[in-house]
Amino acid sequence: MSKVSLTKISEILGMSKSTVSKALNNYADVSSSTRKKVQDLADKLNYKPNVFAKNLRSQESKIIGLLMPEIVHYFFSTIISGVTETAEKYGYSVIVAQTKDDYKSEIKQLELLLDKNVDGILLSLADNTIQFNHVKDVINQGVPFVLYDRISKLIDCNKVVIDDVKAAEMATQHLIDTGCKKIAIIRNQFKSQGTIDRHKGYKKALLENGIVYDKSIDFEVQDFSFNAGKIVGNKICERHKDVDGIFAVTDLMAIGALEALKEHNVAVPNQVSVIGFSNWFLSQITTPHLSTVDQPGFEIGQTAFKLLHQEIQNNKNNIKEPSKTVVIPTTVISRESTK
Amino acid sequence: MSKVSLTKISEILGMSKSTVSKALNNYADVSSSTRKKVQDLADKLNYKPNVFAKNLRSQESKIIGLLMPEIVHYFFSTIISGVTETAEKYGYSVIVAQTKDDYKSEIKQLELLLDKNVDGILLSLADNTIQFNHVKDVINQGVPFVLYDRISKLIDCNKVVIDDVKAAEMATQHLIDTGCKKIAIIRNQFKSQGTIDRHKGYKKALLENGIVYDKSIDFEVQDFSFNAGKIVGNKICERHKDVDGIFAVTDLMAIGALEALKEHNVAVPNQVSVIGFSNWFLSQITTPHLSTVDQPGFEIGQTAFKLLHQEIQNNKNNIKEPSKTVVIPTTVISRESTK
DNA sequence: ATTTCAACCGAAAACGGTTTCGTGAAATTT
DNA sequence: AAATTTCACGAAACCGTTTTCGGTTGAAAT
Repeated sequence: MSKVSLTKISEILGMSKSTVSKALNNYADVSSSTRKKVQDLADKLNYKPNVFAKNLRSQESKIIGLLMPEIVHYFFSTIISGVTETAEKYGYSVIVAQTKDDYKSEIKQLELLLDKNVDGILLSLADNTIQFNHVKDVINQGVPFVLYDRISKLIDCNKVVIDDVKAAEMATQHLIDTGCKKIAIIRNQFKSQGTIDRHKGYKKALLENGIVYDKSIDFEVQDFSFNAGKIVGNKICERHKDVDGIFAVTDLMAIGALEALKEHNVAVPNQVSVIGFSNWFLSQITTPHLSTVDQPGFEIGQTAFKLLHQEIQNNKNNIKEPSKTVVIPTTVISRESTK
Repeated sequence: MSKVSLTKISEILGMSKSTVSKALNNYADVSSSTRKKVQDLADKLNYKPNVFAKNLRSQESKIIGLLMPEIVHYFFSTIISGVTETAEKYGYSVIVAQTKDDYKSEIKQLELLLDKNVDGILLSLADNTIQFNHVKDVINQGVPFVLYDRISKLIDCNKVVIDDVKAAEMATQHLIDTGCKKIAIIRNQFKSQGTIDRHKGYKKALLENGIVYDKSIDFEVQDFSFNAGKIVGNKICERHKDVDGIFAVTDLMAIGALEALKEHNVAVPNQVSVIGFSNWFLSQITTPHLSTVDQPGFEIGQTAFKLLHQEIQNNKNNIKEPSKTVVIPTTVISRESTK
């Protein structure tokens, strides 16, 4: 059961391990006859090169780290899927970890990934991360690094994002196009760039259509939860009967609002239209099915890995490229909650 | 920017690298004065031992592989969360990969994990895996290995499961307790052990309550999808009006059925009660909220890692323990879809 | 018969640690 | 004072590869 090593093969065949190594790695300076002998024996003994030794020699692990705020989350799990599938094609494996949306944990998880000597790191920032020395340190160490989705403009590195402003604008425009005149927004506090930009897009669409922004129906909640959306939904039913459209910056809050509307017997979309954001799986199976903005996690993950891989290659070849930001397009998905 | 190595420190301090290594690893045979000198310099230079070298020496990576049918899946993402969080406490990282429920892919992914020399593997079998030589090979190679959730009795190794028979029995019993007399089941084909056992539990509960099993309302579908559940729901509404309870072996199918009932204006739970299985996140936010059986993914992942870790320790100490199967308890969660 | 030049192979260093074992000096025991 | 033990350290092997740099052949060219 003991592993067969290069040295063992060389001893059996009575040649040096250099030759054996070269034979297996298709070097030119080994005769075809010895090459065959080596390869035959290697096959017979089911030889697998020891990856620890290779790693030590090459100083690379062919493993990358993928760090995210929350694993149990539809969008982020699609990210995992996109990253792992793409990484596999390039011969990389992916270590996954979560920060639980906590700044301190983010620091710790980055540290752990560095300790494993990963070849690169993909990060989506925790919600309460407002200082970035920990990630700047990583970047300055020369570790290939890409931010995705929850990024910061204060960090200079490659990034993959969606255009939140435009996406939110399209969502709001969709409500307007379907006849809404009084559109409420349900959003988080202005901490993450995503929320800020989606709010911007909302206001932009209103402005472009000559609808005045009404602060009293701009609802700020403490978290992205179902309940938060439901509470706002209730408020709208009770105190803002003129509202005929709701844009929630996450599907979950939209569904919470949907629930509140249902409980108040408000018809969707006839009396009030609702649109969410992200196209979570569950938006397909609510009643009514939720209109939303598709936020393509798989593609974001895929692109993030490709960017990281490019950076890894550049690093090897001592090429310095300026940072770039790739914007993944989003589309409005019109379902039953808007007409 | 060049990494500081043990050798470099030893050169600076004018001592051998053995001494430096021992000083840092708290060996007894090094004086406290030199220990301090070494540690101070190591701190100052921000020395981090090269993990590749350590791996090579120790022949372990402190990384495990976590393989599952599908990453974008509520239950399995909770597994990832449970495994990574627990692994971290023990100093391990987790490589995540998916088989897409495909036998061939399962073989390939196992191979990839072995190529990375992971210290152990957690696997949940693909749906169409009916031959197990590929996993037996892994086990015979001495790689610590634990099956979770989708297991097979034909493989001798540590396992973490729920008691599907009992859980399904409890779900069915819950329907009976709430007044159902004619209970349909929506299930997959008899391929996975999970489906087989849940069906057993269903029949067991019927038997124990003196309800005759009716084959005409035992609905076999091709996949676990929302649509499959909806199609069956439609059939029930159209051709089996006497049915007053539905047990679906997954939440998704239950929600599909719910949708069909709604479209036929059948009141839930007054006319028909519905219970699902797994307690996916979305079961909390359907209308009506879905009763279901909690399948605690986090705990399953946590336990699976602990079992694997035990096996890794045993391996190191040349201890052989007989395989054991840990059963994680499940509970019925009663919500609005049953009364 | 000597030089030239491929073609082929091997010695050895390198990657960066850990660990065994030996050794000299100092401290302790007879 | 001699024998023994303890203490502190270093040399070197080891983990299993890759890769550079010569060196040895034999054949072809001079």
